[in-house]
Amino acid sequence: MAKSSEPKRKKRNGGTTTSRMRDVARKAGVSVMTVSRALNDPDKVSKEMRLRVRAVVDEIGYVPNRLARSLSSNRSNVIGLIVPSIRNSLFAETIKGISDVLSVNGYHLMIADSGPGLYEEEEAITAFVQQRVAGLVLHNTSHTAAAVDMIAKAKIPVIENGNLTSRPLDSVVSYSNYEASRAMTLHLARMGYKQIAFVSLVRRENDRARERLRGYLAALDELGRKPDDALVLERPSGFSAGAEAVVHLVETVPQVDAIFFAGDVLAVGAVLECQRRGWAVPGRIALASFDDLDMLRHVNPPLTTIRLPRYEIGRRSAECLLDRISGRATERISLDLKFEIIQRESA
Amino acid sequence: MAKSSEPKRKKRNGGTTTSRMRDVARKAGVSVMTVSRALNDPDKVSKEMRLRVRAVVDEIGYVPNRLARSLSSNRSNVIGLIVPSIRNSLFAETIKGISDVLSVNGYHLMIADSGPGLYEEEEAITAFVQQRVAGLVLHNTSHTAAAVDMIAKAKIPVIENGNLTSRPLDSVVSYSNYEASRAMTLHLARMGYKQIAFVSLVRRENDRARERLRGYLAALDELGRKPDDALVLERPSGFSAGAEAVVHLVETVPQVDAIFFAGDVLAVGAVLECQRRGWAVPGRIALASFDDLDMLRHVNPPLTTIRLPRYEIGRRSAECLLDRISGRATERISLDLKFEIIQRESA
DNA sequence: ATTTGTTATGTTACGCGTAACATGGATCGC
DNA sequence: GCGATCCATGTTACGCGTAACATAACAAAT
Repeated sequence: MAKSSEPKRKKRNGGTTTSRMRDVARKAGVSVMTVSRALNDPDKVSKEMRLRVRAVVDEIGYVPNRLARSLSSNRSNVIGLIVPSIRNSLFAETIKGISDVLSVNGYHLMIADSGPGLYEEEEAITAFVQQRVAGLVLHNTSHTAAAVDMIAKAKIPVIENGNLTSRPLDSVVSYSNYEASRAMTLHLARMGYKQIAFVSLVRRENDRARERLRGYLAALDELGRKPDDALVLERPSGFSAGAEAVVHLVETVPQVDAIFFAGDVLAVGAVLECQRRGWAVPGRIALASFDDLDMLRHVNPPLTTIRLPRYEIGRRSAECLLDRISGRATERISLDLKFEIIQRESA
Repeated sequence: MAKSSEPKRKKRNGGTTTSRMRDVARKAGVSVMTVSRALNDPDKVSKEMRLRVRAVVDEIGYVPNRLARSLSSNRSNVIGLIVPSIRNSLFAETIKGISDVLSVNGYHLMIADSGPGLYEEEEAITAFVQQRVAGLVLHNTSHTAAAVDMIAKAKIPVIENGNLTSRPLDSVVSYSNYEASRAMTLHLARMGYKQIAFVSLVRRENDRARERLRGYLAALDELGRKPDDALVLERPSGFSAGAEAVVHLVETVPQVDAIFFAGDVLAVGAVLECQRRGWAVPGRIALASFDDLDMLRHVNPPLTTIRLPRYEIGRRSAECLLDRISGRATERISLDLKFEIIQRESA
């Protein structure tokens, strides 16, 4: 029989309050510890006790406080994800992959949109460390020094998944942007295209975009071709930018016979523009894309592209993170989920 | 001078540990309360104290523990969002809107993908209540009884934003799916189309889809036209479904002269299919869509559609939620952000 | 000089749980 | 029959902060 010198609660805004584990304990006539065990570690209490506690929980509608649990046990069930742009539909698959794994395991996902900047990413990381997330998934593979420090000090497991970087912060689950870009360039060359243009995304603060350009240039080099500045553009993501780029290239460099768009939806914008102008694809100009967006298969002609295992990246990232968190795995890993060239009619 | 009968820490896994406010306090030779104030309420401490504390914080790399803060102050800085499908790009804008507002205000976003089911939504809500989120944003406007109870008991402010429901749980920030659908149907009729087909999304457990169908039927009624079962289809979201639907309608109901696709990307799939088949749009068949996806403007011909204020819905939802949380606003609101019919060439 | 504030800081008591250890009784071995 | 074990439950001491109240020091008011 506990003495239960009930502490009066602190402040608490208004009238009724959420019920606490203590309320359940009192009502069931047991200690809070027993309630805690009945809910979280049912094997440690007798069957009738389990039922008694459960009954009270249902009766008063007790909802356990995870914040308190996390604080006390020094273990959180939240994973933080930072993406450069939540608007970009390409992240949706990865998020879904992460989310699916987490929810089965009782974890939750917190998402921050950092924008393209490294400093903003640092701010998002700070926020997550403050929330004491159990793990982090970052899309970027370059970070501010302060961010790196903070993560190291907090000893939070991290998965990077935007690029198969050779110097990961911790573990990496991704594919090689360099290799994918190189492979597509070689593929186009093998198909007989002689003047392959490359439309990059904005490379500033975007290591993925830089890697893709590097892959393209490496391929040209292997082919014994000289890179031509006029054949390399840099454009922001978007349909309009793609449309504008194809027009620009065809009109200023007439000998161009293929364009490899190394980023989102640019190629779709381009193919639609060709359609409008009556330019045959691939007759006049061949087009290739870098992504596995559903849309690419449906435009006319369907676009040759690189399929990236986005869902799988999310899934494996989350699994890997949970393994690290639970201690099932202690080693850093570098997981290459590869890519696949999808040959369609546009090139 | 505090006596500081230092408690030995509980368990804590391994060697080094994250630093605590107490460590900062000791090093600065002050009480933890002073540190807390220096960090969270700088005006309450002297300038030199502020600097001294800040210096120690930087020196030892102290990162405040938000979990502890939330637990102690009984106030969380996390908002929960539940969407039926994170994959659906239409949520991206809304998420961005929410996220933008939250981050300026020091709040964070936790996202759950509930899938289409109501029970899954309830589970997500439970999880969020357990995390003691400060507020909730739900896309669904119908919920299980248990979910409604739980939210009421927890007294968490909620914004629903998938439809301007007349019986909101709490507040609602949205547009009327019914009115939008009705308006487009009337618009098509005004343009002279006589046989307007309607392609719905799957209506089961989707009140938005049901409202849209209701709007279509209401418009027909106003026009004195009889609904024709052959002109109403139900399809899952996707390009292929749209393509299939247009073919099905044109081939089985030859007199159809317009199709209103009341859901995502269906219309895009349809217009691309028409292109492939050489069906003139709108000559043979007019097409209209329900959404403001960027893509719709770029296909050939550009699609007539309904622009929905998705970003704005996110922004206003978050603002409204923060107002409620901070106590700046106490009343439930119902905010209609309207919609706009965008007349393009497809109808 | 005494009262009354004001400002800067400290002290105490929680928030709501869990880890670690303690305890009382039933069970087991020989 | 008696210590060793096990099982179910209780007790205590935190996790890491903040609210509320207390106090010291010094300024302003009467």
